[in-house]
Order: sequence, then C-alpha cells, then structure tokens
Amino acid sequence: MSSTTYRQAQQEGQVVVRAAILDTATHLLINEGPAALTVRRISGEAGCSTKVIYTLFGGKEGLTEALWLEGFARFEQRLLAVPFDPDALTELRAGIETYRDYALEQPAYYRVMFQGAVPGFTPSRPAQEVARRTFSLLVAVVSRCLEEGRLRGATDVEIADVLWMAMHGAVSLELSGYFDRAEAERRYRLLCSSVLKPFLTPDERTT
Amino acid sequence: MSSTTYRQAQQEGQVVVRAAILDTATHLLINEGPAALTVRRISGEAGCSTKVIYTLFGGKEGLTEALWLEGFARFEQRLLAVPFDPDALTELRAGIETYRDYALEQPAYYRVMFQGAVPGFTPSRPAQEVARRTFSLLVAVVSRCLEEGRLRGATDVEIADVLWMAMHGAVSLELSGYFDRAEAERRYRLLCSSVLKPFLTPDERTT
DNA sequence: CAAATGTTGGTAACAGTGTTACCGTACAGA
DNA sequence: TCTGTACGGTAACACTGTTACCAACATTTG
Repeated sequence: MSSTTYRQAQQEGQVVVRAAILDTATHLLINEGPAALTVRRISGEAGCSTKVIYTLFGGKEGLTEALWLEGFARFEQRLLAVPFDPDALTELRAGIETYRDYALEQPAYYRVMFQGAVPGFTPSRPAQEVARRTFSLLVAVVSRCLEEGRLRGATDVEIADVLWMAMHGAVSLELSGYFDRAEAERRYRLLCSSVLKPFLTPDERTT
Repeated sequence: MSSTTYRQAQQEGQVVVRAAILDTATHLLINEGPAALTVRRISGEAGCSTKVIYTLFGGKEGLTEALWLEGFARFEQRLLAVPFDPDALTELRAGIETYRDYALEQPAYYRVMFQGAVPGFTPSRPAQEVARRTFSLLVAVVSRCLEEGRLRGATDVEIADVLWMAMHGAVSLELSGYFDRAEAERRYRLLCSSVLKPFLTPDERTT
C-alpha cells in the first residue's frame, strides 16, 4: 500500500463518520428539537467521543452550520420539485405554497435556519451565500413573471424580497404559536395574494 | 407594630427588590444582548444571591416572562404615543412606522418577544393574553379605517393579522442581518404599502 | 531497520449554565 | 420565652461547550 492509500482511506472514513454524525444530529433535531443538539448527546448517539465532533466540524458552531446547510439543501430540493408551469405566475403561486409546506414539514430546521434556534450560532459568509443561492430560485420565477408580463411595477428582486418577508413573517408567527394551523393557512393565502395583487395586471386582479 | 406591618414592609421591600432585579436584567439585555441574561450574572449585578431570583420570580423562566411583559409594556407605550389623527388611515400608517422603529430601537427586546431569543422560554397563557392586548391596538385602528371607509374587503382582524405578519417578517429578517438598514427600510415601505393597497378604495390606490 | 514526526481520538478536567438541598437568621404567634 | 415559618446565602448537583493530556497509529526521516 502506498502512502496515499492510508490517508485516502482515513479521509473517506472521516467522510462517512461525518455523514453519520450529521445524520444523527438531523434525527435529533427533527425528533426532539433544537434543544437536543448537544455535543455529548450527538456524539453519544453516534457512538463516538465528543472529540470527533471537534476534529470533523471544529465544534458545535461548525456542526450547526453543517445542519444549517443541510436544511437549505432540503429546502432547495423541495423548491426544485415544484413542477414547471408555462405560466410563471402559476408556478410562483405553487412556490409560495411550497414555502409554507416546507416550514410546516420541517419546523425544527426552519427554526434553526431563520429563527436562530441554536443560541450562539451565526452562519459564516460562505454559508450565507448558499442561502442566497436558494433564495435566487424565487427571484428567477419572479423574473419570469415580469418577462411574461404577468407582474409589473417593481424589479424582480424587490418583489421577491417583499414576498419572502411576507412568507417568513406568516410562517414565523405560525410556528411561534400565535395562529393555529387552519387560521394560519387562511391568513397566509390572504397575505400572499394581497402582496402580489398590486403587481398584477389590472384584468388579473380578480383572483 | 402590628403583625401586618412587618409583612407589608417585607412585601413592599420585595416589590422594590423585584423592580431592581428587573431593571438590572433590562440593562443587561439592552447593553449586552439576550446571552448575558444568566441567573448568576443578573443576581451578581443586582448585588444579591441567586436564590432571590427563585423566590421572587420562580426561576429564569419567570424572570424571562417578566422581561417579556416589560417589552410589551414598552411596546404598548410606544404605540400609544402615536398621535391621534382624524384620518384613521394616516394614523395606521404612522403605527406601521412605529412598529419597525420600536424593533430597531429595542432589538434585544424584540428578539426576546418574537424570536425566542431566550432558549427554553415560552410565555404562559396569561402572558400571551397581554401580548394580544397590545396587538389589539392595531386591530382598533384598522377597525376605525373600516368604519371611516378608508379600508374595505376584509374584517379588521384579518387585515390586522396580515399586516402584523408582514411587519414582523420584514423586521425579523432585517434584525437577522439579511438586509442592511437602508434597503430594509425601502422593502418595509414597499411591503406594507403593497399589503394595504388591495384594501384601499380605488381612488386611494395612487399612493 | 529504527527513530522522530504528526495526526487521531478517548479520558478527564475546566469554566460556565439553571437549579436546589442545607442551614442559620429573622420575625410572628403562643 | 419558646415554637414555627419564611427568607436568603453557601455549596453542591447535573448539565453545557471546550480543551489539555496521553496513548496509538502511520508516515517520514536518519
């Protein structure tokens, strides 16, 4: 065996262990919430020492960032699964529904990603870039709506930003328990359609 | 001295101590953020033992709830300071500005009140009622707008809810660092005016 | 081939957190 | 004066994230 073989095997092993730890952390996050994300708990469930988390992730901060990125990856998958529609506005409306669906399906992830559920954590600059990339999916659909003349009156980024703010605000208050599910759904629809309405063409405003 | 005198003096003393501790906690929250809110730190700064916090507040949970209520009291004061305007819609717009102003002036309080910045804390039912009461100020102004015919198309609670969702979403993302102050202000105005627009009378929509 | 080097990971400790058992102290009532 | 009760300070407990120490290992060097 040459010298590289061992290093390679070791690194591959580390990749596997890293994935296993991340999987354990994901399980804990989903099943027991952000409070269960302690270094001892995760390492214990994964069957290793706490030290491994520090060598592989650099501490709880790094592990949380990995979870954060995992959350955005799942979110992106969810948004990419929205079927293409020749009418960009229909696709945008579907994306809006998907935003809330994801938050309700993965509330723990959403809390970690957007509500700072892990106390000391703030994502690094490159991690924030990844978040921006996920968000750009929304901008792209809005951009298509503008090109197709289904929306007008502001730039794609402006409309996407206010939509994001509205969706996040509604979902955030719902997750915080200020609205029950049925009421939150009605309010979410009313809010999002209201936000969109001023940017629709006049004959479209009946919706 | 009758027996009640001592008890009364003791209770009054406790009220004073309680206020002093709450004041210390407020100072720590505003100056150093939610992370500085530890029982030892607060009791140390206040010059007493940790035990006092447990007898007067019942633990960190109770102290956090007291801070939470304090935040809503300040918020309510801020909203009540919005000058009366014969045009309810003008007053509503002023209230909308005040919402963001408060969040930017007291970001630590806002994080505790609406973003769960103190890890284990969830407000009790009576505390949530107080929050609702503060929120009813917004409903009342919207109600006036409906009565005066400045808004239409939905109930007062519906419009107030979606407005709250929008304001909270924008402020929340701004406080989380996704937008710088100038951009956040533009987006906030665009979002809130967009949300209101579908409920305005047709001749008012030019704004 | 043997010794030095560097990395990994387990153990145990450190400082910090919220919380509470223990105990002395002060008062009210008998 | 004696008993009972509530308060509050000290010290401990079970946690948290983090790291110094050390043994084990493969690689590199003499």
